[in-house]
Amino acid sequence: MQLRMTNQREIILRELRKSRQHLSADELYDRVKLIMPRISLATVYRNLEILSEAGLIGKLEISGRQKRFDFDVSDHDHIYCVVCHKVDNLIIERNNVNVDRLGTAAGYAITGYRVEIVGICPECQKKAKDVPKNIE
Amino acid sequence: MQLRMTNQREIILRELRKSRQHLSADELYDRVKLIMPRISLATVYRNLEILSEAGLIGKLEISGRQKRFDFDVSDHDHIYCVVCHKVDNLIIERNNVNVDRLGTAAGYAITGYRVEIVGICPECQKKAKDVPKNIE
DNA sequence: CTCCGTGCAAACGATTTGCACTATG
DNA sequence: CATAGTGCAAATCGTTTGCACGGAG
Repeated sequence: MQLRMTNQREIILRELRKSRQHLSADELYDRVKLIMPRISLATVYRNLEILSEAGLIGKLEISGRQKRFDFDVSDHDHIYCVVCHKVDNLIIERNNVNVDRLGTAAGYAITGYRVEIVGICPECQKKAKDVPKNIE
Repeated sequence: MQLRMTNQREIILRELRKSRQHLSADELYDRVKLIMPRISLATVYRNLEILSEAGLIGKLEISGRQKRFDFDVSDHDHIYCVVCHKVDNLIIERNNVNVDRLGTAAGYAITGYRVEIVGICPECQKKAKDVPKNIE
């Protein structure tokens, strides 16, 4: 199964890279539609899947939420904001995490691990100050 | 808002504990239905939410998948099988993970982190041997 | 007797799929 | 010109919600 570089695939890839953000399928769809108004959301989904399998983009599966896609394929971790759900990059010193020790438990063959850092982004911290604490 | 201990809530809690597994809402629904056939899936969802808020059970949000609920509220981590999606317990030596170092990046206020270990469970390793490698 | 909780069905958000058509290599 | 990719609509999956009724405290 060979990959064809269609117009829509090219634009999807270009717009994700241009954004320099971790967009969800529908956020990217909105951007791509401005350039190619007749594109379908299904095409965006299909291409994001294909592009991430091909290793051209990264796929982020944050617990319990919508998937997001990463323009940056290099090795790094992410932090996400519990308030606005934005995702940012984070460089973890991986030698702080001793994977081998985790290893043998329960007879599993460990194939990988993800560290998911959760926090509140600068913008949301600022907003939280403005609106004292009637949140919830 | 006080909690009432209804029959359905009691059975849901009991069956989850009895299972000693990390069940999803619909898996638990199937079990509870055997005892109380007219119970609705919505009731199971509502109660699992309430019980986990009350701290009587744990809620696991594994990346991109269905939520699972934990009979064991004590502090521990999880490992999940990429093949069958089963979840098992794992005790991580948390001092292997240096949270403070992760800290300041990007101006986020860090509220927590999850370590998600991914692997293949013993059963699936065994199956993989039997069916050589025509998978995919 | 007050409301929290229930069952049911419908609504929901994210994602996937079947189909006939289009266009890349 | 074969067949990967597209647009569209409908389907699916996990979960939530509105509503009228039922039962715990």
